[in-house]
Amino acid sequence: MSVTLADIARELGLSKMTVSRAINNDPLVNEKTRERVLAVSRRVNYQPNHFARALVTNRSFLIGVIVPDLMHSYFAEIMHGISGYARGGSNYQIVIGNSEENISREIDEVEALRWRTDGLIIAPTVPASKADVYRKMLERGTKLVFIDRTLEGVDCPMVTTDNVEVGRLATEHLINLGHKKIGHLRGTSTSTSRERLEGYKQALSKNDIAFDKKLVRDCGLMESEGYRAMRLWIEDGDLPTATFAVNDPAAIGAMQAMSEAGLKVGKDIAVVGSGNIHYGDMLSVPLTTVSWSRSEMGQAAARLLIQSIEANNGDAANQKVLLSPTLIVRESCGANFVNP
Amino acid sequence: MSVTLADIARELGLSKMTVSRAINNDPLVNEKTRERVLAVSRRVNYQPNHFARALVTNRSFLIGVIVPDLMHSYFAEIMHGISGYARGGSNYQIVIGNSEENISREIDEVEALRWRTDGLIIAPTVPASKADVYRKMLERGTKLVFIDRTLEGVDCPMVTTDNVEVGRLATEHLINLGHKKIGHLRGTSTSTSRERLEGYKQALSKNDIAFDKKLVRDCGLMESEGYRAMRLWIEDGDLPTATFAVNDPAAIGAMQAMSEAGLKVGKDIAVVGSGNIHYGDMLSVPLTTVSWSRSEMGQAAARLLIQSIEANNGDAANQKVLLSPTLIVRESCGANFVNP
DNA sequence: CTTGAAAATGTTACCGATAAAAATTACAAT
DNA sequence: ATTGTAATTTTTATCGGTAACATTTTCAAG
Repeated sequence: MSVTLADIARELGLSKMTVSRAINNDPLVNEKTRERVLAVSRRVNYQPNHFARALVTNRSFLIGVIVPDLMHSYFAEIMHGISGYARGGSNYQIVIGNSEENISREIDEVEALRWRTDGLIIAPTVPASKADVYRKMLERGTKLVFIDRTLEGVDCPMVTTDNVEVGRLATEHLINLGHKKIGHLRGTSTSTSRERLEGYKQALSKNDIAFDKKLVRDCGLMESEGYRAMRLWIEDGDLPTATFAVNDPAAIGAMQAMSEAGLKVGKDIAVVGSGNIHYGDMLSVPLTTVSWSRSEMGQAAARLLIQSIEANNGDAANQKVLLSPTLIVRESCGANFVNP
Repeated sequence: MSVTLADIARELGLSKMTVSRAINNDPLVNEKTRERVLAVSRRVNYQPNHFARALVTNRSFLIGVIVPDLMHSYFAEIMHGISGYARGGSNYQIVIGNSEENISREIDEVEALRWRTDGLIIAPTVPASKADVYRKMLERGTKLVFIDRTLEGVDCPMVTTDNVEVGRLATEHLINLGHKKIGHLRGTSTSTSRERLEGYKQALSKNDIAFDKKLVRDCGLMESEGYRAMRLWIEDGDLPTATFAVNDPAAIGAMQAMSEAGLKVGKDIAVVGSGNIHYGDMLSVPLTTVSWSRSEMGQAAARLLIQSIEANNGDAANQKVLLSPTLIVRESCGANFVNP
């Protein structure tokens, strides 16, 4: 079929081993020999067999990435950061898994990918009750990096943003605009959702606004859920004057429901999201949001994972990278100016 | 490290081979034996070593997908279709490659992935002059499926839409709205770009409008390029009353340039794109576009590739799947109604 | 010339599975 | 009991690399 080390060895009257060394830049081979080997290797377009190599070295140069929603530009941008870093220098390829915000799907994907990759980058959808799945994997030596979200009880490298701060920034901005009755569309059980809610509460209390649990409504992380949640709220009545949605898709879904009901976004109800979704600035009402660097997030995650894979010394410290979020004011919050 | 066939064999006093057969549902093993093997296998959580298996069978159950732009929702939706099909039934995982509309990047990715996958799904960015790269691969047995775009001179399974029709639908719609001076923002050398231009020309000629090459301006397939192209056009003056942009990102970039220059999209200049980008309906001026099913595209591509991989009879016919496009009228074209 | 250490190359074994061929067992028919 | 065939299992070889150890070559120093 295709050319193997043995073919090259035969042609040059060398042993497979010497050829292998020459190709892997092992200093133990004579410079002249290496050149002869490389010359032939190029001529016949030798391609090492990754499977054979992986079998003996137990290294595949594949990284698994498991995200909940490929269609959300947020994760696409993270993927882009990861694959950019993984390609540069170290030569890893990316295998993707899609959990679709579904717990058992996530675990299936993880189980499928951990055996054929050198390590996984995961944005965990699972609740803390499933933490031991990951804890056991770490004990058995699987390399993991969490991204976007954390998981209580699992100690591994991770890259996140300060989500309490995200909630605070969004809510305080609304407070500063004069709102008193501020709602929140709550996400799922992910750490991001919980922390953003926490930030929302902190901002209220810091500004002497009583927390009213009727103003926090269950939503989810997807656009369709934001739509449904706001539609329900409109039917129920007793609307707030402003809303902080757990993320941009939820915010956009909510805005859609408002428009359909004849409510003016930014005027009747102010809306702030988070994540800085692609095209958020070009929507019919440009979306005010909280932003942090997705590409940096992806790059950092790839860096931490590759570090951890290539660490020959036991395991390095479980580094945590925390990115700081900033507010991006557009029009959905009712502030009538556009960001430069 | 982890459990192997040999471990199970030893425990049961069987040979590796029998255990292997039991696990692979080979009818050659005794039913009772199989059950004993499976019981142990489950108890010790046996996971076959994919590398070893791939080495001997030459099958990895990995599919490579190479797209030009992961951040474009169009390709994200295609990916979703592919991975949905690949997971269901047959159990393939997806390795992604990103060409970024860059010719040598694409070839690098293809070279890197072909050896570690069972086949590739590619949206080719390369021009016809590079066709022999793919032709040679096919000759050597690499399984390929083209998606979204074709490549002249390469005969392999493919899934595309009728892009001449796309250009015709968009342009005729503008003609029907009364426009005579219709511009086109031309893409790159991809088949999609060429065919859409061809459709544009056909629509003009069918309606007795002379083709004016000054109305076709070089653009590209990315948002930034649409922006730049339209900005330049505005500077140069002699604007058309309507424009068909090669795809939605280009259209959106162009609309941005128009807004910045104080031109009203849909009023001063009508705009039609193609591809039906996510959130195209929620933009400040909802985008009129031509649409076809991305998920079907992805699913069909995965189906064709897996068929071709698993075909034991030589190679089946090189099936071509053609999806038909439909016009989606929103507001950027100046027609003052929104699609149901 | 030896000698000995360093440099270069070679040998053997193995990673964990499967293919192909060989061997054993089971069992019905004579 | 004997035979023959089908059913089941084992043996051996192999996929294409690399690790670990063994051997040969080179060449300066005595």
